[in-house]
Amino acid sequence: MADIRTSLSDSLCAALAAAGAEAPEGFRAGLERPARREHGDWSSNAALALARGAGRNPRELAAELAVWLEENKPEHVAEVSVAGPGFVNFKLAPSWLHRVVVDAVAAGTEHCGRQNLGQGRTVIVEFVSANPTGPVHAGHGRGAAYGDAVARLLERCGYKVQREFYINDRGTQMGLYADSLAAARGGAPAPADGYSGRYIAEWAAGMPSDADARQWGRQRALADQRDVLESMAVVFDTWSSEQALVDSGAIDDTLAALNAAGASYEADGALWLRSSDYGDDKDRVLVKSDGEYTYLLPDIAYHRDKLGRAGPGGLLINVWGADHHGYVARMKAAMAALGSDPASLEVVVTQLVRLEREGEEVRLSKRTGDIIELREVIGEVGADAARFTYLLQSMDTAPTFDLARAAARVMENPVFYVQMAHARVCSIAARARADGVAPPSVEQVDLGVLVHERELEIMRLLSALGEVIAAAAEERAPHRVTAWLRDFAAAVHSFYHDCYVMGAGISPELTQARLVLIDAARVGLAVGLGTLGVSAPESM
RNA sequence: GCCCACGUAGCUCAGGGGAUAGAGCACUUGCCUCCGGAGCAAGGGGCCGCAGGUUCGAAUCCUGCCGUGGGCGCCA
Repeated sequence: MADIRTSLSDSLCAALAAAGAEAPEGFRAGLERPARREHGDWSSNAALALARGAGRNPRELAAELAVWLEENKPEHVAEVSVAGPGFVNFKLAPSWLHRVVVDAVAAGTEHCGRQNLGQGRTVIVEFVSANPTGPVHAGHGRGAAYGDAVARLLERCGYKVQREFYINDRGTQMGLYADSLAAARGGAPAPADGYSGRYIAEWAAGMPSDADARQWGRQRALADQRDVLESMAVVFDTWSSEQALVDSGAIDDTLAALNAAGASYEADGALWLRSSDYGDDKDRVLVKSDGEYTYLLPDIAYHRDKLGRAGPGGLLINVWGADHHGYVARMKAAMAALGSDPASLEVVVTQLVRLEREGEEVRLSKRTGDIIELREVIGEVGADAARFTYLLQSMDTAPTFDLARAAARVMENPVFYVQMAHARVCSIAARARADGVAPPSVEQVDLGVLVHERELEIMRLLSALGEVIAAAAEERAPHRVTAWLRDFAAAVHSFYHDCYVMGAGISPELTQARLVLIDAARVGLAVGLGTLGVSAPESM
């Protein structure tokens, strides 16, 4: 459908021109949905923003715009008014909302809410990337839910997305892990600074005596991680190995490229990156004085490789935990030194999640050994609830994940509340089929009978879904969808309570129209849940 | 000490230049004898951490301070 925003914005510009208050170059009339219903469906601050430059009184300018717009009404506009200090408010006709319903049903879950922001641009979203030295824990769960939701949102917005997992299968930690496994296998205590979690003994017991602890342990950990992640519907397209990069010679190529760019130098027997020339606090070591690579160098090679795979115009999005934030500047510096566009690498830093059970905080620290594995979280609350709960808040907050609350199958639990709304509309539709009520054809139904406030509210919220998805994708903020879903589900439950689709006192015409409405609601709920990777059950 | 994020209702959090600041939980009060399933509605409750600044307009942007979490290795 013709975007209502575009239509209103075009009309506003025309009105401004007619009022002799031509908008300056690059001006975009602010169009927003007012917080209060009495301010209409859409509102513009154009008069407020432009009055000063035009030497006009904002309220008078707004009045002039309103008069012109009343005489030259854009499609679906019922009324234009002036309010407050000089807002121009648009009240839309129900035809606009009916359009929303028809479009949602026609698009279905496959296409509803789709945007074309990406225009086929390639994005590689890298997330989780846990070390292959143990199971993924509850903290990784947030990164997993978030990274996958961002990927899903970008897909719905027209990007070509690859989900990627980077395997740090080289270096000190791997050595300690292998030694720990070998020690446990032989019944010896863990080496100093080694791994001593319960899983070490468990895994070591299954390790063949002739196995290479490093290789075997790597496979064991990866298989475990992959299983758990897949149990929450997170599936990666690419698993990139650090060791493979080293073996391929990509590290030496990268080193040569950095040298050629004059971005490295030798000091104290080590090789350094001039990262401070590119915005970092200080220079960083690439090759240690003992000849070993630091973690940084292979990671630079890895990002260089990823950029190549993303191709011209491609975008890299990394999801990192807050404990890696200090690492962002040096990686960007390295990419800048290699001459890449700074905008092609984006790092989202997610704050750490606090886990709570029965009001008792559970530490996620690996060192203390009392980590909560992601497997346990999923086992306790289920994959859907885990994902939804992880995505309840902005990644900038360090939220508390209450296991008991997430696991509860009650309406107070937001996941359950939203899924229940979906199951409810499905069950009404099923009931209609069982009663022999013919499924309505969208074209033939008169939606004009949908005038109940509950019905209007569902339609208004549904009309915002596309904007919500676009904003969530652009801001890498899936929690916007979560928030919308909670509002939308509330509207559906209210409708369910106040408006019967079938039964005594409901005319056949109203039944038909409401069946179409709940089908649109079903699509909206399924699409919202789908972008979060949460299932939309037809019954619960 | 330096860097990043956060500080909004009793609690968990949305909102991130616009009009009278929102939701859920908890609390109070109505409704829900029957339908499609685990409800719906109303109400109380806020110096939006503090102090300055920018702006026609600041919870929102800037500066400083206070508080919380995280980070500041030739670890990964």
